[in-house]
Parts: sequence; C-alpha cells; structure tokens
Amino acid sequence: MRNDSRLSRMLHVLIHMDKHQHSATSEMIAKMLNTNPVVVRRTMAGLREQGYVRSEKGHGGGWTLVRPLSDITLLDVYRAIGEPHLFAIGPADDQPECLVEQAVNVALGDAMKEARALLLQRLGGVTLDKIAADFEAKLATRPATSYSCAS
Amino acid sequence: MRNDSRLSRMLHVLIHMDKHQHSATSEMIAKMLNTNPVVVRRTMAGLREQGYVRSEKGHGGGWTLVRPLSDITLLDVYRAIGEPHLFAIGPADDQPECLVEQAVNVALGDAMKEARALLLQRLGGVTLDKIAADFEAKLATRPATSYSCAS
DNA sequence: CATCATGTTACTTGTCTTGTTACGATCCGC
DNA sequence: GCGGATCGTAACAAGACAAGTAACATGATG
Repeated sequence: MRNDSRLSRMLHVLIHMDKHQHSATSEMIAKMLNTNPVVVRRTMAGLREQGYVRSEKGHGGGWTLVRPLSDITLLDVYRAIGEPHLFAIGPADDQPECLVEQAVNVALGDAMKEARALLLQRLGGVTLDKIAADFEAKLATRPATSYSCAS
Repeated sequence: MRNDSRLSRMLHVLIHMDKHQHSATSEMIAKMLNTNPVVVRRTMAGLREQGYVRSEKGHGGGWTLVRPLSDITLLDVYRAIGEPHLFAIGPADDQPECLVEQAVNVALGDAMKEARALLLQRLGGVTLDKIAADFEAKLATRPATSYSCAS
C-alpha cells in the first residue's frame, strides 16, 4: 500500500467548496482531485453523514458545504472518513501467549499511543479556515493567474 | 495491507536470543515467530548489517546476538530494518500546482512531523533490556511452566 | 563429500486503497 | 411524462507492499 490520501483530499475539497458557493458535482470534484466521480462519492459519504456537506440528486444537484470552515477541524474530517489506520507499523500477533511478545507489544504500543494522541491533538487544533488563510497568504505573494486546480 | 510487524518481530527475536546464549537457526526463529525461515533471514539481514547480530553458515551455524540488549534501542532496530513507513495516511499528490492542496499538505505534514518526532524519540529512549526486565517482572508474578513461545 | 544452514531470487498470496464499470434511484426542465 | 443530469451502490480490476513459499547457489563443519 502506498499512503491513504483520503484525509488530504477531503480537506482540499472542502476548502475549494467554500471558495465558490454554488454546488459542485462529483465530476467537477473528481477533476479537481484528478480522480473519478465514484471515488468522490464514496469518500464524501462520510462527510455527509457527519453533516459537513449535503448532496442533492438530479438536475442541478451536487455537493454543498453546510458548515463554515471555522467549525471544522482536521480531526473532524479524519473521523468523518472513518478514522482510517494512522500507522503503517504495528504489533505482531505471532505468539499471543508469549510474555516476551506481550512485553514488546506493550512497549511499542505505549510509544505509538503517545504519538497517536499527539497527532490527533494537533489535528483537532487546526480548523479548515486556518488552512484557507494560509492559502490566501501565499496567494497574495504570488500574483499568478491560475492559483488553483481546475476551478 | 495490514500492519507491518517487522519491528515488533525483531524485538521479540533479539530478546529471546539474549535468553539462550547459543546460536539460533533461522528455522528455530521462524517457529518462534510463527513464520518461515526466509522471512527471518530477510528481516534479520538489516540487523546483521548494523552489527547487532551475526550469522554463520554451515553445520552448527545460525544467528547470535553480538551486542548487549542495553546497547540497543527500539529506534536502532527500526532503523536497522530499513525505516519502514510509519504512517498509513499521507498527503495527496493530485494537483501539485494547486496552492490549496499545498496548504493542506503543509498543515497535515506539520502534524505528522511532530508525531513522527515524538514516536522516534520514544523509540530511541527505550533499550531492549528494559523490555526484557518488564518480561522478567511479569514472569515473576506468574509461576507458570511455559512462559514463552517455542523456546 | 554429505549435510546443515545461510544468501538470494522469483513467484505467489493477502490486504487495502484506488480506479472503473454498470445499473438503479431521484430530481429538474421541457 | 420523457429525457438527461446526478447521486448511490455494488461488483470487480489494478497497484502497492508485506508476508509467505519454493528453488537453488554458497559456504562451513565433520
């Protein structure tokens, strides 16, 4: 497996959705993410269930942002997409009865638990409008014509 | 992919190797890890290159621990096995030119960098003899006959 | 030289995200 | 209502990577 990029992608989408207030279709978002509409629907489903976005079928339908960026943290989005595994490493489960293996897994697990707590805390401390502001700041220093993707 | 358990496995092996001072063949270790000899050789190769263990071919050969457990940290082992990816999540690379995506990846990357630093610091702060001591402590409270795996 | 054990390569398997196709359901405009 | 736009969902293929497996060469011991 390479890296799970769903969190990054959804953050990307949400900020773009805030920029243009009209609804965006899965196909538009797919082009924005360089992927295809089904993947978009699949991943955005969690965001809808948690009430961050709304989707409407039929002619003129699409996705709309329901809550302000300042109400959404990176942690919220992480949870909305199903809290995928954070770590690529993990404990072994070869000899569950072995006290050595258990001791190893406790030591490893403790370190990972701390790292996980720190990461979630950091994610919880950043709202999406903060990232949008960073984007605006960088944009101001670069008077280029096309600042963003396919939008 | 499930979890990469190489780190956990190697810690497990090294502590067992310290217990019985004679050399252990890949096959014995494989039984200990509930896997097979080739996987053992593959993973232990890094430990050998870093000088933590030695391997000898031929009759009576096998693997021996070269350095004391107190000289080896979890971080050392992590590095010896090739510093596998720590995280299962990561930045998206869909529209590298998009300033929004860049801002998102910076925010995510900062949080992950902190978590990574903390994790590595914790791994670097624990030596294998500490885990071995934890094991001995728990063993003392449990006067069972078979305390460990296949050894 | 026969045997044991590592070294190495190649191939298969399992798992998970991602990509893709197909089809059904729903909504709007004509 | 008809037709097209759009989401919802299921089913399946692709790609990546650790893990498992098989085959064979290399080297050491007795």
